[in-house]
Amino acid sequence: MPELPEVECLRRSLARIVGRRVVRAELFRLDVTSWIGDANDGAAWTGLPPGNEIFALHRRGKQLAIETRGGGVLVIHLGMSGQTLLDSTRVERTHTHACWTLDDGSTLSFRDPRRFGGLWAGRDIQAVENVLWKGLGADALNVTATMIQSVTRASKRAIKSILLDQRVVAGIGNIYADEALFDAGIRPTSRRTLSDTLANRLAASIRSTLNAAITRGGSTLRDYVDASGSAGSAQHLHRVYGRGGECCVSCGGVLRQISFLQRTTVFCPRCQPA
DNA sequence: CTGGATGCCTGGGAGC
DNA sequence: TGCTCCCAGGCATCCA
Repeated sequence: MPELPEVECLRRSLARIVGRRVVRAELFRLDVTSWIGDANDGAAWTGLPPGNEIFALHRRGKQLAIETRGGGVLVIHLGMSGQTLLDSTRVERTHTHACWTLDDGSTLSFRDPRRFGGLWAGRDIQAVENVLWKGLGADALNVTATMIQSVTRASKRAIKSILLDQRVVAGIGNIYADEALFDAGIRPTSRRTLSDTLANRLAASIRSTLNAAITRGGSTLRDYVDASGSAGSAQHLHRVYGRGGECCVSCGGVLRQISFLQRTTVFCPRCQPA
């Protein structure tokens, strides 16, 4: 569920760890951890090597990278239910898979009940970009009409399938795909090549939908909270997601909910013509 | 090249 | 109240 806006809000809420030195790394579940490329030098997996100073927070699509000075980058993917918490006051220790203590006494922890997410350790940010993020498309905040239009021209894939493909554009999941397509007036199942007008409209819809969600702190449907444990309120902006059978905010017609691409898809039959 | 089906995983909600 | 069932979906993988 955490998509680009939620991960971006998480990134921003972690700003105060920049400049902090890692004191201790504790791992409770090794099976959520991986190495990037040849990063495994035989030492134990720590994600953030103790002794290193955190100096940058990067995001690409739905993935967050915490870079330390002198090498050692931790990449976090929240999957469906992941949380990255700073100084969590909640006693909730269940499903916490890793924890790092910083030199100001604060703790950074990663929880993920469903374990669809994970942690990756890389040598440096170049390794992350060249290996882990190599296949990812442009970040969805920077999507252009051309990027989408060229794919619709080259294939007959449904537009929603294209938007969900992280290799084309990184950061869009089921919620914002439906929201952006509604905003652009395009049916999710459409397989037509997008005209210049529609491609421009869709690119603008994606950017504005994501930015609006970021402004509201992301969408919290159940699990998402930022590093301080605060929920977002962007779910109140949703116009189609989770509203199947309800009235279209634009035309008043009934929103249709279908199963498409093994996902729940909601659209307005009138505002998003086939 | 496609999409469909499946599995991973847990918590929450519905239904009985 | 408590049980079972189903569903949510990001992503990898195999299959048609």
